[in-house]
Amino acid sequence: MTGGDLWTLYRTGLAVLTEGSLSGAGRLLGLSQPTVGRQVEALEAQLGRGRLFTRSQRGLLPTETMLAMRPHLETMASAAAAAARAGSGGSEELAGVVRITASEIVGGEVLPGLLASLRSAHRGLVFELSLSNRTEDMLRRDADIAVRMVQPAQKALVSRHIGKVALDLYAHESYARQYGLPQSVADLAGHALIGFDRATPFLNAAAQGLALDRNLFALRLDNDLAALAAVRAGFGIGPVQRPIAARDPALVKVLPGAVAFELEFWVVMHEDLKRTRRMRAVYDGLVEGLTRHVGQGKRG
Amino acid sequence: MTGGDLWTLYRTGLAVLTEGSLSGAGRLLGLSQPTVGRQVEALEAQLGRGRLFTRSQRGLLPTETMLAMRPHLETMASAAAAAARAGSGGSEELAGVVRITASEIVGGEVLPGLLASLRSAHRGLVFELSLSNRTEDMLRRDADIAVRMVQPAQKALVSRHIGKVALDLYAHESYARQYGLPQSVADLAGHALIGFDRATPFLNAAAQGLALDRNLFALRLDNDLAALAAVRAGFGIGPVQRPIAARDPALVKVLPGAVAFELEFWVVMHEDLKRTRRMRAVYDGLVEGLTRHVGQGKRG
DNA sequence: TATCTGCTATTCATTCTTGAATGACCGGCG
DNA sequence: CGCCGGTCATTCAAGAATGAATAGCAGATA
Repeated sequence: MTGGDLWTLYRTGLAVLTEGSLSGAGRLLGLSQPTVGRQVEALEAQLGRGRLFTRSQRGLLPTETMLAMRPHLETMASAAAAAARAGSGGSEELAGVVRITASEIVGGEVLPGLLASLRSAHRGLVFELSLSNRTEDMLRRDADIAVRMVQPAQKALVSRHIGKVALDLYAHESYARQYGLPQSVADLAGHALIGFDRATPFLNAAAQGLALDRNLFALRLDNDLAALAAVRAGFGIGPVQRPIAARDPALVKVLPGAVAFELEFWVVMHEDLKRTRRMRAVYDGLVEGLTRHVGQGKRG
Repeated sequence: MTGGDLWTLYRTGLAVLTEGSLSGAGRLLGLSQPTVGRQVEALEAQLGRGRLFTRSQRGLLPTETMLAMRPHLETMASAAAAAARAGSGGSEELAGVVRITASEIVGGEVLPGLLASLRSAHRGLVFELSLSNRTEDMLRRDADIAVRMVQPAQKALVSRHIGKVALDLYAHESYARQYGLPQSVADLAGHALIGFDRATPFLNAAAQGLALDRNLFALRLDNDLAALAAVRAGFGIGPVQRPIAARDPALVKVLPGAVAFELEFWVVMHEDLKRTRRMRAVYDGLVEGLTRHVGQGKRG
């Protein structure tokens, strides 16, 4: 009978829940299948509410009780990962892992340069990037620092408003040569528009300034970086952040001034991390670098 | 060398941090002191950043790195406790532990009656009460349900606005007989006022309606229930929530209408718990009972 | 100064957990 | 139909973590 160490049992319970089988959880945790099985039994015994999983030959299906525990166990896992990052580097030295979440565009186009210079200044820094357009839960510590498009509501977070970045429609000059450029918003209907498959901050912002029908787009992507690549490749016309477009002289602005939407930029960090030197350094570096980046859009 | 189960090591690390010694942590966890010592060593080895504690003959002092990990480990602990509560009762049955946080006054004067009727309806319910005036962190799952005086800002929480409760000054009739009652706000200076030692929601609210000097009070308490008891015992004049005063005919209102401040009532629960039946039942029960309670103040 | 209490570090026998191997079961596929 | 890949359950030997006991140290107390 496995003893009273509930935290271990929670960890394997969560692994079984996410993997769906004892064997899978074992592979994930580096344990054997019998061990995982015993620990699940032990967890069930500890809680005393009967089975947490319904066993089948094709895996384990969670019971209602287990599902009720799930969010808490996920919180534990996030906190454990955060603790590992916090402990991986001394808080004195400027070394260790920093996990950053940002949108795909920012992570692919803006951050690499910034992080490179941060790392050249502080060799011990190691970065993890989590790129997605949904805003991850900073309070659950899925990331240490976030670059956001919306102001954070929670007050356990320290945040810095960087500024606004304008989005304009751009096309590659090769496209412009071949097809010409629209002269009015109505002209857009005859062109190859590149848009987004599902709701994104871009689309939300765009919908305010312009009545954009999803069916208008000749290419719909759920990947912002690929969409940007499509614009650069001359496929068609799509929205690009002005500072990013400014770096590529082959990109020409389409209908300048006719469509204008803006994105806010925020850098967000959990209050607890303020005193950890490397977190602070990265935070400050991001604030400075993004401020510079946003500024480049002004004259672009 | 203790193996790779980090979660266990985190748990004992946190215990050592809070207890300040290996022996103390051992007592807390039900482990022996050598075991705790070995696990701390193992944790230090895993993180690879040198010692997490500076050993001394009088205990272990956390190092900066350990302090950086602390908030994450506490989050883990809170989540573990929440998971235990979630798993302690099936989510189907109306049984299991529900942890509620509220102010001292609400917990001492209002909740007992409400919880009693809830429990008579559902025998399997077990309640934990955490009474304090600081608002605990619901996002860290220190409690399942909170009765609050302020609107929650986080959107991961479901909340229900109950209404306002008026605070008035009251005195026991025995006090009134002996000393008489003030006829004006200026008269208050000559009376025995019961107030609060440190800033509380009451004092904050009071400070807005009336210029109250802390030095005016003849009895300062950091315990709201004791303050209420002092009013009931005839020590002097103090603020009492109207619905609570209404239940005791021996309490007489002082300077009716002259001083009037109000408290908001909110019931708050984490989004994740919405579908757990017993949480939902307690939440609904609290909403209903508190609404009734607040209503009693209206005609009081 | 001597004593007492609390702490950490170390040792060693014990206990407990673990993993490899095996058997059994189910579903998909040739 | 029979085989294969996947799963869980069970057994048993090996290994690892554990606890009791001991020694040593520092500070408080008389």
